[in-house]
Amino acid sequence: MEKSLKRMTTMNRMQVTGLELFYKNGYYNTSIDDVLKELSLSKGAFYYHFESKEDFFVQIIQNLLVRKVYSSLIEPIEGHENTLDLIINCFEDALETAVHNEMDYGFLLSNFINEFNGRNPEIMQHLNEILRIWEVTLVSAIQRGKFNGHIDRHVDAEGVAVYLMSSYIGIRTLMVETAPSARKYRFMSQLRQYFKSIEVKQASF
Amino acid sequence: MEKSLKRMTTMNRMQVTGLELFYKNGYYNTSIDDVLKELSLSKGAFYYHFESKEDFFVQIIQNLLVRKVYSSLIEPIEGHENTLDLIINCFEDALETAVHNEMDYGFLLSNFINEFNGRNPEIMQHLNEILRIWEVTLVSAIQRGKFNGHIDRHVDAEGVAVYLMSSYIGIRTLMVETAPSARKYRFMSQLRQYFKSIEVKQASF
DNA sequence: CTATAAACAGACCTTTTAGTCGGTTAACTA
DNA sequence: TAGTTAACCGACTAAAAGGTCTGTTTATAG
Repeated sequence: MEKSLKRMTTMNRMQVTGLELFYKNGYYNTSIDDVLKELSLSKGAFYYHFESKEDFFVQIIQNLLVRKVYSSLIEPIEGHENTLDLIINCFEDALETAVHNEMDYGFLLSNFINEFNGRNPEIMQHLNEILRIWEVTLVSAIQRGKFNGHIDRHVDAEGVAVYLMSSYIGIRTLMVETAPSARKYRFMSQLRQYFKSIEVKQASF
Repeated sequence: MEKSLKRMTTMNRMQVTGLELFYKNGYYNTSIDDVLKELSLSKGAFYYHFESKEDFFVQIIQNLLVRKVYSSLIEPIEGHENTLDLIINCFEDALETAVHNEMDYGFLLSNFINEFNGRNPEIMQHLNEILRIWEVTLVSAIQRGKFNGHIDRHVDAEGVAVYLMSSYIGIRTLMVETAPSARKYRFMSQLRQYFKSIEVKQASF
């Protein structure tokens, strides 16, 4: 298993470049040769390591995309502090990264979902699986917040999760090309406003 | 101008079919031949009426896409009743249409934005223009609501608009393939919750 | 009925693409 | 050092794509 270190290195280089280009130009609009050209590699090298373009992409999803989503959207909200603060900070950080990214083409995951939706069920399964994990993470975070007394007990955790995911997916699309920083700021303000309406009211002392 | 009735008929047929297929399969993944095959027409017919594939798509945007967005998202909120009700009903109707659409591939406009983003500035300009009109419409609707006493005067109209657009774009992506009806219901509930937090508080009588 | 132009057919060209395959180089093992 | 296999090269194929061009049909006007 350790014998194929060079193999793993090359495969990883290809996948990293592949993700970059697929993100930038789209899957169907990026050729294998585009990826290989970038790395000064040949067709032979590619098909030695991967079965097909689709297999290549599936491996990119499993190795790179999943991890990106995890580190930016899943893990940051798994703590045990105030749930709403965790989510706010998580979104804030993720959006700030997008603002400072010179080459921002929107939310990786939703971009690919849009591209493969209704066209490639195999790949859609993988992408939906990631969405599902995100949703579950959010739902359980909300429920923790309810138990911890930070969130009103009457709120529908599933509903909040769907609403949060929606707004995040959308703002990432809106932040491309048009005033990302300003839109991020406005978005975050309204998110806070929304959170006020679901947090527990400590009105009477 | 009236002399080319047949011309306009054929061009329209092509555009309608073109939009269907571009929506279904994506622009780069749909060939001119796909469109022509559907209509039993030939290459000659196509290039007699349109200069190029890109020109074809631009005309589709201007003739069909703009109107769809107008009729579903712009005009319904241009009335003078309670703004928040108008928006709720507008979103409700638009999402309900999506639920009942057998072939739903997400929000037309945002799908295309995702596809052309960073790849075709010319087309992106047209798409962003539509987004801008939507945003302006929402902003002025919010402001009407503030004047009419339905919405709290302190809310940031621009912020609300961005937040609404975000959530709508996102929910349309989420409603594809996974429990559209349930997600729509949850989304609308949370939207109402959010609206409660920005409508004017008539607490003291 | 005829001349003329609009509307369309379809073979063809060029480029691009995913994928194949026989051969070459590099690395490791005995 | 010889042999073996992993890693890679690059010419090739077949299909698909956007676009061109010549020719034919259909409608309209005089």
